[in-house]
Amino acid sequence: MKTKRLGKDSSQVVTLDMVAKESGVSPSTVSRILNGTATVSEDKKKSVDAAIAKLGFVPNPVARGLAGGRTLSIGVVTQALDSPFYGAALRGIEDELDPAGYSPLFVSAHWNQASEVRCIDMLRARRVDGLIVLNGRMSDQSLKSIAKTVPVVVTGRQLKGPGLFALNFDNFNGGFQATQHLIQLGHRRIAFISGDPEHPDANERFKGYVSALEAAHIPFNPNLVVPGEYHEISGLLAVDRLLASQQQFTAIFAANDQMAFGAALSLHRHSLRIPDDVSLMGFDDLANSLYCVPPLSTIHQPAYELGRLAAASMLQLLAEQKPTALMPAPVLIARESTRRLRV
Amino acid sequence: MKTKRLGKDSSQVVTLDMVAKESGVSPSTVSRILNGTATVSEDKKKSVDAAIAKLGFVPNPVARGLAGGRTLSIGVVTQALDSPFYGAALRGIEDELDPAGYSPLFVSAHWNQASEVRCIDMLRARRVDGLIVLNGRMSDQSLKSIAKTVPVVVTGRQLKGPGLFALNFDNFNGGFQATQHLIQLGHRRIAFISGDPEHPDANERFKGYVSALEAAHIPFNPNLVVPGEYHEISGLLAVDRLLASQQQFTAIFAANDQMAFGAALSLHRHSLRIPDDVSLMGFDDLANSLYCVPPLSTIHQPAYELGRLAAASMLQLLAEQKPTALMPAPVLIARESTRRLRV
DNA sequence: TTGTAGGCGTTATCAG
DNA sequence: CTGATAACGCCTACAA
Repeated sequence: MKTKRLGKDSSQVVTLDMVAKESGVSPSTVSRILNGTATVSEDKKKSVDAAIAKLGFVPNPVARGLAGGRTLSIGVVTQALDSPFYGAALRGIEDELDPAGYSPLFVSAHWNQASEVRCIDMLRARRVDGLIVLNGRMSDQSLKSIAKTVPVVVTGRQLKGPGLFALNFDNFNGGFQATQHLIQLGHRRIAFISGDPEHPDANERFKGYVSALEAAHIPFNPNLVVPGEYHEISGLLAVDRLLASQQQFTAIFAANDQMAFGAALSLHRHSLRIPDDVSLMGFDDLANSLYCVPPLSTIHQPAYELGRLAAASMLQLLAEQKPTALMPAPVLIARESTRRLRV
Repeated sequence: MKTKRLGKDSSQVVTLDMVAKESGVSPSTVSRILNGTATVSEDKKKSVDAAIAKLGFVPNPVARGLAGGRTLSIGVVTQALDSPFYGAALRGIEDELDPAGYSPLFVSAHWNQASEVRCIDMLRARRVDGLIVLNGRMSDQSLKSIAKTVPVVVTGRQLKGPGLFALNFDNFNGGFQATQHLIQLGHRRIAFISGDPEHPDANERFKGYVSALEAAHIPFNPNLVVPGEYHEISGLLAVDRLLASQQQFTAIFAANDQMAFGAALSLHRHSLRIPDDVSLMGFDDLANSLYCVPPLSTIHQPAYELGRLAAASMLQLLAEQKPTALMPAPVLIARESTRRLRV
């Protein structure tokens, strides 16, 4: 018996079988041509191509996924879709994946480990061919175990293993350079707004700060370190607190640009001018750091590049090649929020 | 013959069939329980639930998509993944879709009609259950035709039809309010940085500007209108040009916040203070407009809400209900970049 | 080189 | 209320 089961619409969905009929070959041959799985005689190939064009056939990825086990989709775990930093990375991933025929599946984990696990489960249930985890919270262990099933590219940590590749930015060096820049401008009382201690990169940046002070024989003053949480408001509050504490300082290094923005506003509210009264240094080089008033000096972190590299590495992993990508080194961007200390 | 075809890994993928065996019922019954397709006796349901829990079974969305025609995924066409404005909308979409079990599939069309068509084709090939198009460039006609096949929610235009729902923000009113605000502060020479004329909303904002001037009996001066393209740099360039033109003005209304940022930098470079020398008004209320120096007066456009409403409407469309969502009205946010004109 | 015949995991139809 | 059984559209091992 012939059970007719059309979709809700009677739109003409062209199937591989129809192409086969049209061109007078078997479905397998069509499939082989589509995937380059085997050599096919030139003339058959021609007629199949013609049929494909004529019918406007587009392979169904869903069916492909079921049959072949490849969905041509890559799961991307990000922490926040609308973060100014991750946004650029996502764009990089999309740009790199698209020409290869892969589609990214973005999900946000909201810096929450439990939610990250849920996201990954969901992505694996959807049978993604690979997983890119942007600055995840999971343990290295779980990541390694996941990599046994599906190729994984992670950022923000050092990690190696089969089917696993890590891309790490040198946050320590970035923190060092930022601090060194201020020191070279003559600053010695440099406040530091730390990032969320949950972020390993925040801690690295802090270490860079401490290390640069040491290298310049400037005693580390814990009272000049105020906690932040990577958001604008925390930067603002941090400076408020710093000012209230009566600690003397001539420069501030915020562990990321967003906090630097908040810091700038707090300084403004207290009638302190940047950079005349206080030099301000950020970290990340967000798109709009260029358009602050005054434009923010910062450490350039190549978010877009990071995305492209992560995706490219994933493609290599998928092709059973060893990824070789290397993160660009941190680059100091001296703009107008920092200046030589007036004596 | 038994063709053994495991995936690349031998990971224990639990299938619906296995659940059926484990609980001693037919696969159909398991399916029915999973989908609530039909009433199932209480005891069978119990044992199936137990089996599901025991085996840790998770239905395979790919197979579901093939068999049932529903992929539980919604295609979302955005113009730029990393736009500060769209980012919030995407988050809203994700937040709304997630509890319903749907996953968004984000693609960027880069404000390009051809690329938008490609994106939509790709999404339909992937058999998304619905399509959300954020400020698309396609013709109303094509959109309507697509809506015959798959439910569509669009933003940024007025449009109705079967399986089609539109969500539109009152840009005209926003432009009117912004201008009116400046007028009420005593400004009469108000420059306008227009947006990309390709964006219909940009034109609406401009009309609002003109209309507010008219309402206040202020003659419209075309020399005070400078073209922009919605990006920071174009705002900066626009003010440069304005200043060079020697036109007198005491306030600037930029058609979006990003251009206002650029404008602010240009003013700063020309040693003009905001709001003491020039009042500056934006449009959108981006997340970081609050952290400009000084904080930017602007028109609040509820991007996150927009995303939620679009997704909620899609869910309604999917449930064969008529969406009823209404966009919130524009709200003026007076911060510190605008002030009363000194006489 | 090509065709045939399952099979991927689920849902839907139909007959009990 | 339940269970066979046939799709869904494609891929692939096997046979020719």
